[in-house]
Amino acid sequence: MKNWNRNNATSEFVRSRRKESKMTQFELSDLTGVGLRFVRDLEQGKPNLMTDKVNQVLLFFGHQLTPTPLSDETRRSLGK
Amino acid sequence: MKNWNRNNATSEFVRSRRKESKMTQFELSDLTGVGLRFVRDLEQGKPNLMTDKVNQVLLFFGHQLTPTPLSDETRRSLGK
DNA sequence: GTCTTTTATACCTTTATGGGTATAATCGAT
DNA sequence: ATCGATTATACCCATAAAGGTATAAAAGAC
Repeated sequence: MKNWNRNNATSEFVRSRRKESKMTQFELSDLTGVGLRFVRDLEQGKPNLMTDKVNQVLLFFGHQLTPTPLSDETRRSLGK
Repeated sequence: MKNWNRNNATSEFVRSRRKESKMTQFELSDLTGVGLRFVRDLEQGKPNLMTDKVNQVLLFFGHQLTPTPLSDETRRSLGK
């Protein structure tokens, strides 16, 4: 059904930060201005997301998307 | 006309890496499998891009998009 | 300077994201 | 165990991204 990957850097980051802040998905969507559906998709690891929407959420936690070297972990999971 | 920002982390990263590799935009699009138009938009700093397409290009350079703390530089340009 | 290559901008079409809503499923507190 | 809140999945629609093509501008070689 859904072959999304919840265990990617961005999904895990948002989920953990949100929980640390004791917020619900709804509250996060409300505070960041993105749709609730987007927060869900983001945390569930939907592959195709718009960078500015992701950044809209990350900004709330003082972060943003930037290019970083592949971790050995990631490289392994990609078979590179 | 275009109020895009060429001077963002991702655009600059791709542009510099591509030039270091002495590749044309066409070659990069060809090797990464994304459209030539996308490489252009990416390097020109189009605000809304799909994360998987960006990653498709970054992967070629051994990188990927991940959440990183806002730099003072970025924070200043955002007025945060 | 000219000519060629590369890059930038503009228009059009197809496709899929984001958003909304509704419904299940899961988790928590009691 | 029940009941409420939170999270997950499924549907539809409007909008915009990605791609293609064509043209203009810029950069390089000569």
